[in-house]
Amino acid sequence: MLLEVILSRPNMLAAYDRVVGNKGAAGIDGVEAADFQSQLQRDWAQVKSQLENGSYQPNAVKRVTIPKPNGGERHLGIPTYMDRLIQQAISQVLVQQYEPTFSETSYGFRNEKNAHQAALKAKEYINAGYSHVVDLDLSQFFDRVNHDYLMNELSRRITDKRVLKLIHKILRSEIAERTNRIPCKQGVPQGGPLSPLLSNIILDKLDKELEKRGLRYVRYADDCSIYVKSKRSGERVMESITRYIEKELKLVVNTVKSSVTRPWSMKLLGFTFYHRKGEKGISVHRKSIAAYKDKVRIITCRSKPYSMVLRMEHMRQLNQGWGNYFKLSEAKSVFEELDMWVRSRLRLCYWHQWKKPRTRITELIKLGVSPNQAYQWGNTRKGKWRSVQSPMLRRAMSNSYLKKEGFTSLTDIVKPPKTVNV
DNA sequence: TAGCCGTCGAC
RNA sequence: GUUGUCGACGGCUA
Repeated sequence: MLLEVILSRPNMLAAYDRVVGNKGAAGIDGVEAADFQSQLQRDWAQVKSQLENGSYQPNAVKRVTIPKPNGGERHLGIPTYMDRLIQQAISQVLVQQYEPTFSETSYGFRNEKNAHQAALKAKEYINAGYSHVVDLDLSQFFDRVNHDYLMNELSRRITDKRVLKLIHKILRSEIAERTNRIPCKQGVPQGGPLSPLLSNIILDKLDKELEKRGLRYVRYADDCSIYVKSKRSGERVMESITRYIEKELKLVVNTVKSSVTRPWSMKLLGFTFYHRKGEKGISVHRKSIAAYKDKVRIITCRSKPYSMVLRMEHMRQLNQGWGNYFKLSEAKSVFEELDMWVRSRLRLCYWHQWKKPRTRITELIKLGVSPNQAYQWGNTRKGKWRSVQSPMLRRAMSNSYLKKEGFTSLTDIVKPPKTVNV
């Protein structure tokens, strides 16, 4: 019954569009987005019948290790395109069933909810006098999910045994490292389309427990903070909730990174809170500001052969992403100071290049700008950066020019660009 | 209003 | 060697 809904044509088509549209890397079988359609045409009839009679076995997931910003490592499990399609199809159906029953103050991976709202909710609690925070950190949450617990939880709401068995097989699918294959005893694959939903299904139990105890909290994926009125009650809550998580949910609380603190010394989704001279408000955490500054430094690095046009395009990209982020900040002085800093760096950059306008003009012409306009843009001394935002120029830049320079997006220049070691 | 594409952020 | 979900913004087309 439920399986038929999952395998219905409109659902599968929607899942296909999503999976291909993501243009993600290939799984263990090496099938890319471009090859996937032909693979599907060849194998889908067989895979579908295997799914229907319960004999389908998911492929192993590809293990990729990426560094975390704070120094640690993060393991990704990349399923094949076929498995991503199946997981996406399951996810689309299960979301409809589960989403309405999730808690109001859970914000991660939820439709029509974002980090913005979570931070505002936290602020609301703090202004209501709940000015001590229990900051819970679950260590390697995705990797430590207990399969038995999760399956048991799923079987309460999903009656179709075939779907349950399929999900169980997806959870247990092997992890392929360079040479060997390891069976998966616990955890959900970080990188599977179904994983975010599964994480919310597990931690929804935590939400319901916190609500039962009448506590104020905000949760974003595995990042959970509880708001209380005193340090004493905070420590009591920390104690009992840690016990609950470890005994009932079979997860591990990172006791080193979890703590009972004040709002102004915590980092919540890139934000923080301040309380100075009776003024309470929300601000951007210094680590986020530092990250922003690092990116600006790279964009405005004068020693790099990096054209002013491209610098401005990257600044625009960066700001459109961070604009919203900073918009919530009520600490105006911090924002203005940062703005001044960026402007001064850009001005320095521009002056450096301004010495040779001719090269700038030819550069613009090479990008496909008409000579008239290139002369106009290239010769202006200041204040003309905004005029570079024409559709034609942007198209020229995002395709040929950026590829020729060796980077395709901002994230590529932040990371060291293509080191070839032999 | 719908669709397509691109970029950024949180986890 | 970089996946996934969600959100936001920008562009284009009818």
